[in-house]
Amino acid sequence: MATADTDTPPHRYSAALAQDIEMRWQRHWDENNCFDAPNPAGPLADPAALDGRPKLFVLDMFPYPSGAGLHVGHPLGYIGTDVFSRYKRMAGFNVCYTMGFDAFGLPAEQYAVQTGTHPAITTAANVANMRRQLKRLGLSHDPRRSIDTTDPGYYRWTQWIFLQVFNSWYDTDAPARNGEGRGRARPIDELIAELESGTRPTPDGRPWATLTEPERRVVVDDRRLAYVSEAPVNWCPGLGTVVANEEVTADGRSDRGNFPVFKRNMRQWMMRITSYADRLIDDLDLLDWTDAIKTMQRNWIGRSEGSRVRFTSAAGDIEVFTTRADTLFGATFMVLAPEHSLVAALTTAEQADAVAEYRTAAAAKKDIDRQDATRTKSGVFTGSTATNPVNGQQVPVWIADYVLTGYGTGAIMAVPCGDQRDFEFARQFGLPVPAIQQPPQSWFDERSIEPSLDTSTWPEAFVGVGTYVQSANDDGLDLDGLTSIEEGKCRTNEWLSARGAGHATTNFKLRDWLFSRQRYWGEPFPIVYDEHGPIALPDTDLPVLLPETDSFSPRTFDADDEFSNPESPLDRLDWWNEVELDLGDGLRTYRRDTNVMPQWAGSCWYELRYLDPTNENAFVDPVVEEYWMGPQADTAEGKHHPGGVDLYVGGVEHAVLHLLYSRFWHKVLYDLGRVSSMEPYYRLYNQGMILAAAFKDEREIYVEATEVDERDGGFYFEGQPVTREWGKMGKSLKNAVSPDEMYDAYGADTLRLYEMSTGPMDASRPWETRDVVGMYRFLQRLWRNMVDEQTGEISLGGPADDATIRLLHRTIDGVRADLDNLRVNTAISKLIELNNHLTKQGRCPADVAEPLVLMIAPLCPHVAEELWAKLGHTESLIRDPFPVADPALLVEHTIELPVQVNGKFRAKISVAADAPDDVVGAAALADEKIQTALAGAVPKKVIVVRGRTVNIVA
RNA sequence: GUCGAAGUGGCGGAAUAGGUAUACGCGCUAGCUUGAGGUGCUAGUGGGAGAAAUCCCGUGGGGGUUCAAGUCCCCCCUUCGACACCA
Repeated sequence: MATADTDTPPHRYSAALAQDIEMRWQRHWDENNCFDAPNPAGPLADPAALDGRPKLFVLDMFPYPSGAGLHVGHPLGYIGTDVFSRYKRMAGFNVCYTMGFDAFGLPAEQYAVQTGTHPAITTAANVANMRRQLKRLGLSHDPRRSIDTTDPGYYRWTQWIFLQVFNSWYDTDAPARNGEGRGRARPIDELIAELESGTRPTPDGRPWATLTEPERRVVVDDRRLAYVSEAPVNWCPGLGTVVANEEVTADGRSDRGNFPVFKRNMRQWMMRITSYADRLIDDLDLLDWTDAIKTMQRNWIGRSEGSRVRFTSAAGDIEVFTTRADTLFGATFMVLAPEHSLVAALTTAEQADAVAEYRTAAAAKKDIDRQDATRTKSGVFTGSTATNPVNGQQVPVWIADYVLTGYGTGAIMAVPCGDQRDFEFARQFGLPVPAIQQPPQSWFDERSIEPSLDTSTWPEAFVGVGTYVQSANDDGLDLDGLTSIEEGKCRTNEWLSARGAGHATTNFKLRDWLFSRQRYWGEPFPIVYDEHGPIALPDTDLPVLLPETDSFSPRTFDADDEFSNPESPLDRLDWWNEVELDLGDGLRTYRRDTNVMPQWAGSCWYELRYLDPTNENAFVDPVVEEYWMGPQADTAEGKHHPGGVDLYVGGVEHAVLHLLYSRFWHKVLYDLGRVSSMEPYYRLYNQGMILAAAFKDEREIYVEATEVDERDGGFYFEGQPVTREWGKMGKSLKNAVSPDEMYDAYGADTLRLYEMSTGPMDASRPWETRDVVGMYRFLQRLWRNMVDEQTGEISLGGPADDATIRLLHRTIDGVRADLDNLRVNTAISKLIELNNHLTKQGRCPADVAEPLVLMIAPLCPHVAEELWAKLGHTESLIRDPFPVADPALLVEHTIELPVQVNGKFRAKISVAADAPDDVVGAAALADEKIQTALAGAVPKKVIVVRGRTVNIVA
């Protein structure tokens, strides 16, 4: 630890000096509003300051203001965006860069339940503490733009956007707003107008005029993008609330709290995100995101192209979804999910007991058990058959729990010869397995069996591409002899459509978004109910303030009490939820909606509010939105730029939830003409995580990581051996390191450099406190090269020699390229190399000092400002131009070339940079070491790679 | 199981377009400074052989392409992440 004592020079760059410098410059930036970014219009407008500068919108995923405050793992991304923002500001950009807080959510509410402290009070205190910690890092945020999702001035617009969604419907036939393709959200009034005029029929065909008012309400409400629905939801008694599919873990428990979750039918708010499924997938192509994240979103939405096929039965038509309609001739049985609505009607008397028993058993199973693919197939015959449309065969109908209600139609046709699960099922229950494709010879060879269409000899289903056999009927469908699956599907679909037995379709895994929560600390819905259903409150009634109470928790139940019913904290507030309003037909009593919105709501649009945070007339001024987020020039590949934030940095953990919901809201706003951008986040960058060592004792309990000693390759806590693992920093692993400790020991500039230097931004890396000193030493050497440690005065050397100037320009060139591509770690190593070169010379040459300080500035802004001032400048350097390399100084006259003999490095030669290949080759051959290495052998070939190497083949 | 990302010194990591593997930092070793420790500074530091010059081996493993492979191709192993009976 660096403590100044008697023999330390008075003006050494010590932790104390660093802190002094940092506090002074942070105050200076604050008092002079240095990071205010002007808008083109509205309260933050300063059109003159825009001055033709290109815009850049840099965004961090905003944090939840946790009571524990920041640890050093949090700011990795923030430091990265700050370095980038500062660099771009110096490169002439108008940079919008700020920070807000996603402050609704469970922890503050649970804390309130325990202590009685109102969540608003806890939240305000936590936000203040996090603001202090972030400011101490020297982040160049525009403080005017900061928002907090719990501020009524903010959530008023969250409620307003909800009403936009509520008051919209999705018209699949309307031309897209950008003119490409069809489908867009339209105002609900336009739907009502079409129904009234009769241009659009009512669902059951009765004229609109003959419908009663309640009937009309139902027709319209059924089309809204936000709707109340009796739908299967995830009920979590332990939390006392429902949760979204996305918040349920793979083993059927709640993401928060880890309580069991049950599928139940309940009336809840839903958002029709499925209407946007195609666009949410297709528009990923327009975005500059990593393929990993795009793949995760695609998989989540889960689009699959296939067909719906109707099998007729005595109990009614059974519709199945299949991606392989071409295999219909091999479909020898059907399997329905145990919950399928036709099961009761299909079940015969003899099978009734078995079916009932199976259904009960399936219902009792947790999702986790039903999803175990390795267990043997189970199932029960219903006793009925259905008719295969292509060949009229009667196929038995079974139920089995491997067929899921929530996917497709909850029923499948089973093609045992071509699907491994169906194959196993058929084998187990002795069902026929006719072959419909001739597998190639190699398939049989690999399994060491004789080629045969007798599937009883097959060890498994054939899933490859083969020639169709036994796939024809006498009604015009004949696939025999075909080898193309595409062609097979296509012909089958045509045949099915022509006979009304099926059609091509697209199926999605994505479900509509469950949008209500039975909790307190969230945005209330701007909705009241009359006896017929929900009614939107007018804009003038916004915000609907969260009512005061001292009872914050929903009623929770025994975690396993599946049949309990939700009761939100707002339900109990009769004074609040009974309300007298005049909504157009006189003063009447209504009931308020007592749900609150999920935490995702506030984060679905915060980037837009950053742009125009004080606007009281709109969520964002369209002129301001278009300036910062509007589409830019087409990309190099000729793709249209969809608009959006220029750089969005955050962790992968939001790859599906936040990013999907946010894109959905943004697209609705786009369709309604409220924003000019089609997508919220044009470029997404996922930063890695900082991991820290955590230690467990023999009882598997975590011990305080700072108290663990390492010796002889082992780890010990209070003398007892402990085991090490790497994990996310935090309270639970007892391994958090606070940035405040680092400020005290080294200062913020050292912490910033350390976090940036340990690896590329997108990589996770372990935190090592003992490594931090390396960057501290670098700053000390940098300081000493320019400042006299005894007097504190600037002290530079004479003009730089040629080699130093050339190194400087190479450094400028490299640092620019690195920072442009967020390769901050290698930018730092180049700056250290330059500084190490200067250290060998004793002093920093006078003509190197300024460019060096400017290059350091985005990384460690405080020490850079201090040195800049010492160099005689009276203004802050935050808008001084970043140095530009002189191309002439990047070209070397003489270069050193490695020479290889048979691919092995043997010698270095020095040649003129522009020497022709034959001269370089001759010089290589003439080298003494090369002659030795050749040992008299005659070179067969001399390969000269310009400016790179010479290889002699002997 | 499927999909995705990644395996380079004791550690974190460098290596534009296939062209000197290990930049930069930590740690370690030696020396200077100091009463001592720390800080600071200087030099060295992939492994093996050798007094040295130098030589051999080295980017998870095995093959291949090439004058030349950490980088490209094929197979395998390991780690991490996501999804998971998706019809």
